[in-house]
Amino acid sequence: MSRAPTRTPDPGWTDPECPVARALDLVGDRWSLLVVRDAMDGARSFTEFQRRTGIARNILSDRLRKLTAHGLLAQRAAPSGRRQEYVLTEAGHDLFPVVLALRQWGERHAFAPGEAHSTLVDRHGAPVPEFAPTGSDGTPLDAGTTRVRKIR
Amino acid sequence: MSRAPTRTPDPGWTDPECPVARALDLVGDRWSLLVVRDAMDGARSFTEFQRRTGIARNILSDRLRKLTAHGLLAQRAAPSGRRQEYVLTEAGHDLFPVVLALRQWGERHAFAPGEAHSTLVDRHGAPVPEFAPTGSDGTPLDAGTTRVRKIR
DNA sequence: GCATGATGGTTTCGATTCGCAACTCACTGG
DNA sequence: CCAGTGAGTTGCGAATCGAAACCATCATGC
Repeated sequence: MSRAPTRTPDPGWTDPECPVARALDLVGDRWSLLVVRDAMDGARSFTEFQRRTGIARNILSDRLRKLTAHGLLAQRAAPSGRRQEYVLTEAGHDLFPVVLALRQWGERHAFAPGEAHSTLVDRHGAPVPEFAPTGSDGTPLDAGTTRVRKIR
Repeated sequence: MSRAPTRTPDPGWTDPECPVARALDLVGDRWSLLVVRDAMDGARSFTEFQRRTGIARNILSDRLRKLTAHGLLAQRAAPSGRRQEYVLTEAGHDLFPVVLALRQWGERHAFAPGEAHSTLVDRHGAPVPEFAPTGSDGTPLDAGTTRVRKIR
């Protein structure tokens, strides 16, 4: 069975022409991005996801099923054993910028000054630098310097 | 009063030491980020948010209250008139990278090839370039080249 | 000065979703 | 053969959501 790309996965998007809204229809709940976060950090099995997130088992079951159905996770046989495991697809892996942006926003705005939190480091242990959008000329972009162009 | 430096929005975070989880506790639902998106695109009034998102009025009322309580939106008197309006605070404004990352992910993975969608352009009308994280040495970063360092 | 219509919500209430706990099923090590 | 673990499913009460109705405050038309 060929994996058809995306053939209207749901009967109706919240806002069909906005990519932000479509993305949120797929991962815009309390748990999906935490599952993706843990998958990026090495979680593979149902129990491991459950242990890391603390999510209720029936909800985890539902989220794993939905993320799989939407093509963010794939189920495959574990290499060293007969059990199944969940791995990120390319689309799931590609959520890295979203998770990183959320992480850095959280570090800046959801912790009291000096309050301890986990951080993201590169393979040498150095902190990941600030992740900020820039225009083609290198100037920083924000909501004031951009606008949404609606479809024609 | 007793407004301590810590906001303490809820009795307990989902995962207190993870900035991703704290960020999702604040904006990780289907609607909050769409409200922020529209605020970034110029929405100011209750009715305007309602018209753009299509959210139920009671839920919008709740989200505006929570976003305000968490310091992402502020209410102030409209300049031309005596009605109130909602504007992004610095923390809300600072969600721009999150919304942009979601937008670009949505464009790549939630639309069929060739399917029309709105896009983000700069003040000259040029499309915003790809927003991808890089390490301090300029190499691209992803989940494979980074890891979470837990707090000591 | 009173009907009419926005604006900015709140209330009501049925439907949906959540989350805890208990249960099942498959397999596995002793 | 039995205990234990992984991977879910089921049942059920509690919390949340959403559509529609309702309410209060202004502003305008007349």
